[in-house]
Amino acid sequence: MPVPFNLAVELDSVLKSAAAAAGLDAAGFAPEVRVADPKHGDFQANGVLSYAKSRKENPRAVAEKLVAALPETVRAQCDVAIAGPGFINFTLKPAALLAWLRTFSNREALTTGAGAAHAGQTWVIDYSSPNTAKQMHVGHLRSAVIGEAICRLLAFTGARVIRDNHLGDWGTQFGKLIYGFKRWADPAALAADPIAELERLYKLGNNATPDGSPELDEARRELVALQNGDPENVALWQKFSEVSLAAFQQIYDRLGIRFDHNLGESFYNDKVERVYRELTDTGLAVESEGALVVFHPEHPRFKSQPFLVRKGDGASNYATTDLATALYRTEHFNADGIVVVTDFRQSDHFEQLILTVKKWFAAKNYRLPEFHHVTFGAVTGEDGKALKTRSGDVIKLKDLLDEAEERAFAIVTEKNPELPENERRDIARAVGIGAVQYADLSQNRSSNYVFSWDKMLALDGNTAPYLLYAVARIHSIFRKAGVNPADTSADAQAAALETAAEIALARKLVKFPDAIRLATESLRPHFLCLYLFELAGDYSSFNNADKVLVDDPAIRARRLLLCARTLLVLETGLTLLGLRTLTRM
RNA sequence: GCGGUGGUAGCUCAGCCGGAUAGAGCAACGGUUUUCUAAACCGUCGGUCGCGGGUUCGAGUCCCGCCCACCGCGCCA
Repeated sequence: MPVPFNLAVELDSVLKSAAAAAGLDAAGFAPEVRVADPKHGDFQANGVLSYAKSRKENPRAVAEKLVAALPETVRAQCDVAIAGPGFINFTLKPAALLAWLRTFSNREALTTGAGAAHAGQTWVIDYSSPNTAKQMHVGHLRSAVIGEAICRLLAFTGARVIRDNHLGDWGTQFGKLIYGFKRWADPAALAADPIAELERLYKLGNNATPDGSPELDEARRELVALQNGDPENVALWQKFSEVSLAAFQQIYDRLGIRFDHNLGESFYNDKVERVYRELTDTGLAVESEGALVVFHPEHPRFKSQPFLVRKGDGASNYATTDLATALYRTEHFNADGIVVVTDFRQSDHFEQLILTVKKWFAAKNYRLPEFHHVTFGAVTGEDGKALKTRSGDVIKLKDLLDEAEERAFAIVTEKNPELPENERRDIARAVGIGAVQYADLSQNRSSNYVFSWDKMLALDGNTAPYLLYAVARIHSIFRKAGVNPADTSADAQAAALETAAEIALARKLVKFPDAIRLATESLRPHFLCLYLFELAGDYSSFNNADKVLVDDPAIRARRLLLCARTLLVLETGLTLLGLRTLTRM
């Protein structure tokens, strides 16, 4: 019998069969297998409690019947015990742990095992999505980091992932920018740092066009000219987009991000008429105070708080383009799932959007993809307020990443002064950027998080340096042994796991699939972070308790096997989070 | 006013459909290295899970009320 990837899922289905064999009402029985507290076992089934309760039976008696009906193959692999009011605990035997570790021996095997979850599905992920002609700042960090991790998790679990950067590249601000550009553009500054110059020109344009002024009318005429296809303004707008994307890509390169599409708001310009028409035809949208709006009468708030899909002046807004975008992703990409990653302040908007899409698609008989708004809290300084520079300015993302690398470089230089500078620079890039990414990902994304250089760069605790250090130490052992960690040819010599630290590590390793499942189902990468942190802790304990490179070939082989799999899982997991791992630090 | 998110150890946070004696890290205190990276490991101390009710075999988790913080709520995105 092949070794299953996710043992919890396997036990769940085994218990369902056992329920039928034991004469239980199998259709009404959910085993509820989950990862157990290690002191009780590896996995625990709690389902008999609610089953027995609803049928007024004795839960322990039900559990005993169920356990008696378990196939011999399960008993061969696990110790099974009934505990407390009727929990069923499964503790894997060392031989079963070893069998799993031998089976899932490389990235391909893990990918194949995990790939069943979203096999054959297409998911469109909308993240980062900055405004063109503006620099990315600290507020753009979380969407990019969380979005990329979600992309990688979905791809790992079998989905075809389409990364779409939904740029803010349209709207009234371009009239003011063109107005400023035509008057004050500095060619030298434009060549040196185009985005900074565009930002300066926008500010000049904005300041020069106060409400009610003839200058504002002029800026509006520039916008109308752009929208009507005036060649000069269109060329300028295209230039703004090009230099913006080039600048964004410099940030994305450092974060390991590469988009498949940059379909910004402008792309949907010619697609909004259909939205108006279909929402009106289906009766979903109505005129209100001169605008076209959608109410949701069944909703406590949106029955009176409108979703405004066309402004009173006839222009579209972001609700319109977001509706057009949802349709395009469904029809053109054939999406099974759509994920939009933005901060929590847009929750109302996306709740209204999703409600509207559901009704609209149902009325038109369009296939409805899963639609998730992945929200995240604010990044704050240690005072709990929005993160700013000392002078109170917005922190540019480029400066933040630079500082991360500089701080990491100082630490590497202090710890390992003998390494050549270019290697210390390379380590500092991986550790510094990784620290920023990991700090963002390791916390439940719903809450705000406090940005602290000292905490994210610490070598203790749930941090990127701690995990990267564990990886580097394992590589160090293989260097000393003169063995390639990917080489599995000596695995057969591995004796059964024996010491407490070996077994604890192996028991943690086999739970990787559950961490992937949790993180992916909930679109919350922190579940994977927590798992990797615990795994690194178990590895460090093992590393401290048991010497790997001992003379006894059987012991050496099994410990090298454990090291190799720990390395595999840590590197796979960190890669899924978007981090780059190191062989030395 | 309506709604969203949060409130768990001194600090920063986990706690997956309700499950066993609520867990980590930091800080504090005490240990461990002739050793594969001590950037490590082990231990001790630390809790009225915001407050009050309720549901039940069982509540940090679900329901009701209240308090506090942040955020959103008609033509910005």
